[in-house]
Amino acid sequence: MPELPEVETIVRDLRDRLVGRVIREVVVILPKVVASPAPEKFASLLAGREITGLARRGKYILVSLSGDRVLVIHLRMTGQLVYYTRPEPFPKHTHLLFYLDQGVLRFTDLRQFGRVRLAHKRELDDVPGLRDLGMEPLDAGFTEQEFVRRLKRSQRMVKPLLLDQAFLAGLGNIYTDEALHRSGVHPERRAAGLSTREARNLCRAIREVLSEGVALRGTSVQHYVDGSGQRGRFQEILRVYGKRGEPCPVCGVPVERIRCGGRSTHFCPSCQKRSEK
DNA sequence: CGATTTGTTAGTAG
DNA sequence: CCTACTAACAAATC
Repeated sequence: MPELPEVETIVRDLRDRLVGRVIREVVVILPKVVASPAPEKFASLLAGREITGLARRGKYILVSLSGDRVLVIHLRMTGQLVYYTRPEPFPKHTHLLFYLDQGVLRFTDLRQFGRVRLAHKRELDDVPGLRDLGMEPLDAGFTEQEFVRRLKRSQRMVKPLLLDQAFLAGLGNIYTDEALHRSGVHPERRAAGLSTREARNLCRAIREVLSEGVALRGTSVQHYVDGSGQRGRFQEILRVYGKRGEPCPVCGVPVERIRCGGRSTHFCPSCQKRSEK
């Protein structure tokens, strides 16, 4: 489940290996993972282009190419993007192969939810999903003030709000549960009902878990691997995600799991009260 | 063998 | 049109 730290790790890994490489040939094995243009056109438009840069926006991977084109990749739940220096036999669920002048970039996705699209650089802001993304929590321009202001404007429950990519870009189920626990906020609290102090704590906790996530190269609970196929280490310091029944590392009370906004949600009933402390 | 898992979007209700 | 919420998608794993 690649969230911001996982995507950031992949982008940094691949940047070192891919910038300056030239795409020789693209093989589309599962056409539906190519959102646009049509798979044949997608492949022919890519051949011969040089990779000039890699960037992240929310959970999107942006691969800049010569000729002002950009490859927009979203891994969704189980997508993987891994670079190999030599053409190894590719595993199950491999849907795209980018043969480069040196090495191969392989896109695999067990659940087939991930999507890849080739766009013009200037029409990037019109790409659905990318267009409506909210603030980048790790950007310098992201201020506590603005976060608190926007939080208090919403009547929604805080957890579904944090998962809304139009509100804040990059959080998923794991880091949201961890940030709420660290800031002592119950996931079902109404965003507007948080005190300023709680909202500020939440803001700091979000930045904290995301930075630590990046530092530990992501969370490998199930499928996530980085740009060279290695697992991350943030799962070693998870406090509540996937810990139902285990003692909260802060107070020892068993972690509970509920359904919130249709998502499984882990929290400590003692550290995260339903009403303001 | 049915329940569970998740990111996003399309759809509904108000 | 805006806000809040939910179903649907896919496929392996338990």
